[in-house]
Amino acid sequence: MFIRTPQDIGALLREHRQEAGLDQAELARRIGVSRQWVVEVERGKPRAEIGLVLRALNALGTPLQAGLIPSFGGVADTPDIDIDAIVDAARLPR
Amino acid sequence: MFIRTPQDIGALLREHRQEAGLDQAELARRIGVSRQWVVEVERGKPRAEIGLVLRALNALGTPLQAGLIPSFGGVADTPDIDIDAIVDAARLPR
DNA sequence: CTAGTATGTCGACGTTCGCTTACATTGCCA
DNA sequence: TGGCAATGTAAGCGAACGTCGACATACTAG
Repeated sequence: MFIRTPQDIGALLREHRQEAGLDQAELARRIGVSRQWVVEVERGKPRAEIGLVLRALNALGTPLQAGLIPSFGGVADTPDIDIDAIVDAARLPR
Repeated sequence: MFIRTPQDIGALLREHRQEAGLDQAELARRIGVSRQWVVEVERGKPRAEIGLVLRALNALGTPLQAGLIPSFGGVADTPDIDIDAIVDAARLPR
């Protein structure tokens, strides 16, 4: 699974949380954040703090690996992203 | 490379930026953030927005992969973290 | 019907973000 | 020697963060 957007983070978090048999309150307690934070991040909040997100992932035993994975035949380069479009989409209302 | 802390993010970002032959200003322009932001994130700012970080990684063609890697026999779980201590350390002075 | 659990939402609050602008430092090169 | 690019730092500002506490909804027992 590749992580490219805050929505990916949210889905990943929720998925692993449920696999671990935890509810949002319990996960929040273990991470050291409020339950609200878990709710919002799972819904894909784009402005959550990276530090807290990393803590959440670690707490769930979900390591994040960066860089190309060798056993991954294809070229994994992101060819031509339209940054501006992404920016606008991420920036606007919500 | 595994990403567990904001410092890891910073190191990764800087490494890939330099490999791409970009200076901070140019990367910032491509991501759509200020040069200041790049400076701080590369230094490991723990409270950077996850959305911007993801955009930066994507802009550098550095995919982020989640999940256990099979060839990783051991449990990657962080056994018994003292969350409160971590919170305090991360929260306080800076 | 009542009680309990899990999830999502709201308003208020103090803190911090990321931005702009400006200045300092370092290294390179003409 | 001076100019120039790249990097790091600082102050000030509006906007958003994450927290607390309370409330609402849906679902599941009992």
